Amino acid sequence: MEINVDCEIRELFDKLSAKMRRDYSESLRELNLYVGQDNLLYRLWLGDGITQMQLSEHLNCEPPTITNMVKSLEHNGFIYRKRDEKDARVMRIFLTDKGKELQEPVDSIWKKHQEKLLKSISTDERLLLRRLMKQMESNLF
Amino acid sequence: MEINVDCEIRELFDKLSAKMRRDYSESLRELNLYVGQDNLLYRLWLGDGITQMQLSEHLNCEPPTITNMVKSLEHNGFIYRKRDEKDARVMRIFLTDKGKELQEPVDSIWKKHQEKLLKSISTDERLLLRRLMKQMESNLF
DNA sequence: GTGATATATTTAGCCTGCTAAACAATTTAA
DNA sequence: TTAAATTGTTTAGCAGGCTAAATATATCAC
Repeated sequence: MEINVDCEIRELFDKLSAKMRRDYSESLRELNLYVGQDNLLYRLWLGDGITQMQLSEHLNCEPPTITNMVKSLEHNGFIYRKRDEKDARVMRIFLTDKGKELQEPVDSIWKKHQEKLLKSISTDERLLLRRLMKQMESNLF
Repeated sequence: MEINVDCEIRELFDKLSAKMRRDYSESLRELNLYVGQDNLLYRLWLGDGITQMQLSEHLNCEPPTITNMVKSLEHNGFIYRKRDEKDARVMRIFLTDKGKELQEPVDSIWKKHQEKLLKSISTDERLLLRRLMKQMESNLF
């Protein structure tokens, strides 16, 4: 019986995360963004001019993924790249005006999505949920 | 303060699901499988000979995604496709012996991953977690 | 039976992701 | 100072995932 509960949890988690991704992705399309790109932009809104290596660490993904994302975002005019003057290996990423303007609408979509997701879940439950997820995360080393 | 908790939950969820996927994916590579393919095979282990349309509904993804996955799995010799005799539009998917043999090792990896993830989380907490995730899922319509 | 509509799959072209390997610039060490 | 090692980025090629449009077959209506 216990095993069944666990199975459902993993299944549920996968199902929920896929659904969340799709749902959020759909909203972002209104801004001509793909899911994940908002994350990269978010880092830049905290302060741009950081390197691709730093982005790769912050977003927790591999350098080639950053290369691709940056290429796409640059192509759509949200960011631009500038070679570092001191170290010619390094690319520094900056926001364009168009990229800066996205901060508010993305934030709004994010909050709306959040509200929708957590509707009718109490503060206590949210805190517990957070604790359990942190536990699970640390379980994966 | 409450808003902060919510933000962390969404962030945590994304982070955890990415980590889970990576972790599980890594284990599956030992079997020469990619994450997601186990899901398709799982459906076939329940009974093969179903159509791509049915797979698409069960896996909750679009038909072109199934086309690609099926192509890759066929190429690696885990499944084969057969055109339906009654309806020439339909492709029916069957397991090869090689595909059937994967059931046990995949199941074992899945269970191991499950245990690792839910370590030190009590039955009560698991039940609550399940309830909350079901709630969140239904919140997304 | 022919024409219009519906259904199942594929293709093309994007996206985030990955790994392995190439490439370029900088540091380190002999 | 020159060779070797390290660091940051890119390329190539693969995966799952998507949408829009093409294709092929079936069915339905006249």
